[in-house]
Amino acid sequence: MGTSTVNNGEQVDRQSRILEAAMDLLSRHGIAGVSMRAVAREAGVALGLVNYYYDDKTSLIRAALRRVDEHDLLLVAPDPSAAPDEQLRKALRRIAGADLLTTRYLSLRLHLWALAQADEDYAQINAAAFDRYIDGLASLIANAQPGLSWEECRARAADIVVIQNGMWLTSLLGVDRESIKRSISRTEEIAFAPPRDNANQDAKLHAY
Amino acid sequence: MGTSTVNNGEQVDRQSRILEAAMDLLSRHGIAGVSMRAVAREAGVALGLVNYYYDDKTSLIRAALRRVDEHDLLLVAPDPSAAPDEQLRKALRRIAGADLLTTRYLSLRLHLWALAQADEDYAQINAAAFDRYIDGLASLIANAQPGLSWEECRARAADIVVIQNGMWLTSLLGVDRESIKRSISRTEEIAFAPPRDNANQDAKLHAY
DNA sequence: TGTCATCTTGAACGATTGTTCAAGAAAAGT
DNA sequence: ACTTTTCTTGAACAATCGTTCAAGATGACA
Repeated sequence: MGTSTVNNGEQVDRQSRILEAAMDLLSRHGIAGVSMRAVAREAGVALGLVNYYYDDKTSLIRAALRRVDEHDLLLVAPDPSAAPDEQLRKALRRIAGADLLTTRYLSLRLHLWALAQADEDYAQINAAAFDRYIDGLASLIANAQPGLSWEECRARAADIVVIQNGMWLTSLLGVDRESIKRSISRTEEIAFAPPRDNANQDAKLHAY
Repeated sequence: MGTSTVNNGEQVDRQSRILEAAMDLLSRHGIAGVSMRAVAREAGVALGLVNYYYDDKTSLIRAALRRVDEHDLLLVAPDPSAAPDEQLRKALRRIAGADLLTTRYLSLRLHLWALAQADEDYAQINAAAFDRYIDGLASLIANAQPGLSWEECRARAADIVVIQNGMWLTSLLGVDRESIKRSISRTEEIAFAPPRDNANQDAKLHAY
């Protein structure tokens, strides 16, 4: 593994290997660990090549951010092969899937959020993806529960996202898996709750 | 504001002004914006003084981390002047307080989490504080609901923390305040729920 | 083969980083 | 008054950073 251009099947496409390396470093060591040289070393390419495919360091990070956002959107993508309520249930349970709850992914998400908080440019990309995610989730709810208004679907999606973000974040801190499972069913309760009386709109529920 | 040693009332204690400056920069520009020179400039002191009070950059960040953790613990501190269930309710509602939901605090928390994820040293401090927070919350629950076992209190505290972390995180992304209010009452429902039948221990609740 | 566009390399640049340190100012102790 | 400790400064150091660029390698097409 050194100078050859086509070694195994995945040796090609250095550009995506560079992006992968950047995401790897970001998830493991934070933004401080993502230097152009470290990315090049991790990807097994020369320093100049990183700047060849990505003009800036910021555009490299931007690409990583877009990649993760794209991945997140797939979680709430419609799946025509399943019934509406099954689509919704699957989407909600995917959050606790083994591929999602890996430290690599969660840590990557956390660092990207932190970057978005510090940089206006990243923040806009992030906010747009966040909106689309809520929209996707609200659509799944609308399909599964035709009796709900669109605003009610958006509101439920927002509530669910709060819990999902909490699960993602808290998983990194090492909360036990039982709590995650209970949180998952809590999102299902929100999603599948019957339409409520509109007169009693404030959030207080009196009985449990 | 220049060479004087005692200007206004808060001119003294340069050490804590340095720490404050570091936390300010961290919350606004992330870890990349926290250089020793930037901290010195923000605090209005010379560069060398930062290294005089804090040996390392890491020990400066560590001090900031401990400070925030300390602040978080106060949120679940017992308050002898109120009834147990009122203590619990107040603690749960404090999360949505105006001082907590500021961008400055939330962003600071987020960046510290990200740092803890990248650095083993910070991670331990963070994990310990997280444990103490859950313990404090579980104690409030135990006092308000004497019929619950300690494990049940810990479990409920863990579930509540998931939602609270979700609120903190999602607030930064700009979720609407109505969703926050609903999430708050969701934490209250968890905390004040009557003891459940122990035989049915898995998380599925059949009716809403 | 020769020509061209694309890909890849690593040296080099200036800027910024964390840290050290000699020197001095301020305060406290005698 | 003098001595000693504590606080404060900014210059200096080596290291690393992001970026640029001339040069070469590779592949496509004639």
